[in-house]
Amino acid sequence: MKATIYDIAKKAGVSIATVSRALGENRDKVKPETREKIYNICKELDYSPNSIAKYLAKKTTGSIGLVLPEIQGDFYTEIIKGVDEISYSGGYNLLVASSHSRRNIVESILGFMKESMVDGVVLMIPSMNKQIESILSKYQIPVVIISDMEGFDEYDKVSIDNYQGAYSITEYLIKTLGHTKIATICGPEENFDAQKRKKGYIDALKDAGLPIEKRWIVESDFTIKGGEIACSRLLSLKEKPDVIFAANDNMAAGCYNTANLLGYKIPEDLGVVGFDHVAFCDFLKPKLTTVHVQVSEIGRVSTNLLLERLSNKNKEDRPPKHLKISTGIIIGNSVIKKTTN
Amino acid sequence: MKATIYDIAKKAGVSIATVSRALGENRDKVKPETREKIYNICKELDYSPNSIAKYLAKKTTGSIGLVLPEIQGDFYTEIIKGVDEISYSGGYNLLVASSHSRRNIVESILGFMKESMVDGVVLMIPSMNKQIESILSKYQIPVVIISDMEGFDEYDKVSIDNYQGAYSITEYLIKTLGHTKIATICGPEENFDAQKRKKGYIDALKDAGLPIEKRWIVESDFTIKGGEIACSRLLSLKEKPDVIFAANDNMAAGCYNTANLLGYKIPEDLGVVGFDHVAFCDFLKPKLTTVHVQVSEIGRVSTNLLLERLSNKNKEDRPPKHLKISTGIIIGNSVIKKTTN
DNA sequence: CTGTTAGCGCCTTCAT
DNA sequence: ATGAAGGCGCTAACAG
Repeated sequence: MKATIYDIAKKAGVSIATVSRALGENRDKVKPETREKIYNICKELDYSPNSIAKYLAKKTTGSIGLVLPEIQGDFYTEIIKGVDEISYSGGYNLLVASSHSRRNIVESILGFMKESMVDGVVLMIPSMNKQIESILSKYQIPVVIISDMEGFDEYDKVSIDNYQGAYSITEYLIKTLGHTKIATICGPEENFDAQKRKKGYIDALKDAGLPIEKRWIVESDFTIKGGEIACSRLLSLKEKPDVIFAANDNMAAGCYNTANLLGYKIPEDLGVVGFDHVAFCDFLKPKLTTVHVQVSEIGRVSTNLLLERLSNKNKEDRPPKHLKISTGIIIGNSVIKKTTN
Repeated sequence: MKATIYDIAKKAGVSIATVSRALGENRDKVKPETREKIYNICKELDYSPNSIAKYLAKKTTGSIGLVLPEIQGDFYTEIIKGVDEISYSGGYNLLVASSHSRRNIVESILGFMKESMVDGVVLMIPSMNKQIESILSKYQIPVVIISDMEGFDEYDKVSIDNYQGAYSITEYLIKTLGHTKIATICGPEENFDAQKRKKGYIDALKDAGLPIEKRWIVESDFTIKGGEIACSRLLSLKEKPDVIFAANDNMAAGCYNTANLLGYKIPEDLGVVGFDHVAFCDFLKPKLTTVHVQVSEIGRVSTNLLLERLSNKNKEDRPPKHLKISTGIIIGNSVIKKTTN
């Protein structure tokens, strides 16, 4: 059986209150000698306080929850990693729950909230969900949202700067490479990242004085297959684009496949750029030009915000922060400079 | 303030014991009417039991811990996913701790164990660590080990069948494709997976009556860079191999890079096969022939074993199980049939 | 079928 | 500087 505070107290000839003090915040209110004695006995008995009991008494759990829409691909690994690192340094344990066939995002949140499992949660919301808002307002624990959505402004929010990333790479195609015939394959309409990326694309064209061709904006689903289909759609247009901006790398890879299949050479016959800079980009031939995202930074930043809130719990709250993680462009060989024909 | 069991009891005009019963294992020992009444009040007050308190009273936490050596790449995502799915279906929360710059594997384990945070742990051990054994034996909670190591036989162990995978793909190179000059790039010596893969390679050669060339066995570190260096080493030999079996896909990708750089064409001048079947394999040109591993299955299987143990806690223990997840070969275009010269 | 009561292990006033 | 005692919210005998 594991040693409890009583064992230590008895062996040290003091009361449990003293042991508790010697080990907690107010070490200094215990006479150095008895403190020392207690430490030694703790070591001897390999004692450490039972967190469950501690947290029951203190009304905090010492854990934070991370709610993910899914766990797939290294994007989520990076998020988890970032959150894990920071929560650890803050002395918190990390509980992870993701949606899958048997659990949706709402259940994940409720699981943490209702049962008081965590002191705060980092919540990733990829697309609209009405229930979430009412749930969050009902339970009063700190929440940081990872999402590029509008609304929820009373919460801390963190996301990559989808808009800026899309705008930049489109602008790069136009200004640096001289392209004018640029199509895009968007992500799912309800997905916030997809929305922002589309907007960045459109605004970059507008700002450059280029027309927005509806036929050159096709919606897809962020998968490779989806990219393949969308690409063949674009290539079958009478007026074909010279470059395709795929809203993520998966779909860009899909474009590679389709181009390959139909006999278009990248970058000569068709340029392709992506978004995310996932691991396989460097293995595509030719190397994909894409938008680089520091994913683990999202995890780190959001967790820092959460810990900030948690440590401030009683004091007056600071106003919510809304942060964007900036992006960069990775130049590959998947687009060439537009030749004046 | 959140409702407690007392609020429900008061409002229902019963004792807290009855409420507790109505909500717990022995629902049936409560009169249906009062049970119904209690349910309604719970809903009305949006009550759910505080897990922390519950677990203090029951001496179990309702959580399991997952200890990872690192979180990087989609290998770990798949593990987490598998564990998450199963632990959820078993009604357990999932705590994740991975090693990183500020925390090693031992600290991760101790974090869970000492503070009684979890009822059991899934522990991934990629390489030898002496401390682990003594720690595990000290704390008596169920542990399932994910590792292809020898020893620790008193614990449930799960791993992919590294040996079989390596043996099979080597045998495939020999018997199906007719190769005889096969080199290998191993992973780190202390890594268990690497050890088994090397052994599989060696035994397949032996069983086919082929000699083991020391020069054709080079150790590396499972990284792309490492694969590049090892490959150039092999290609600089006077007696060059025809095919390289890289012990993971990263290193296989490194071989692609080096081959490319030095002017060798894959598969004509050099064959390459890998291990793991990570996402980018399908994007390599030519497509990589590699060993497929069902990673999420590892997570699922090991968690199932853990839950099995947890549900049996008081009854007599079953003997430990040691399971291997079988592998398969993904045929790409990175090796050709040996032409009889 | 239901209520009473004693913990679970720790923290935290309130006294001393 | 230390001890005694009352919770935290819930479960689990033990009575009735």
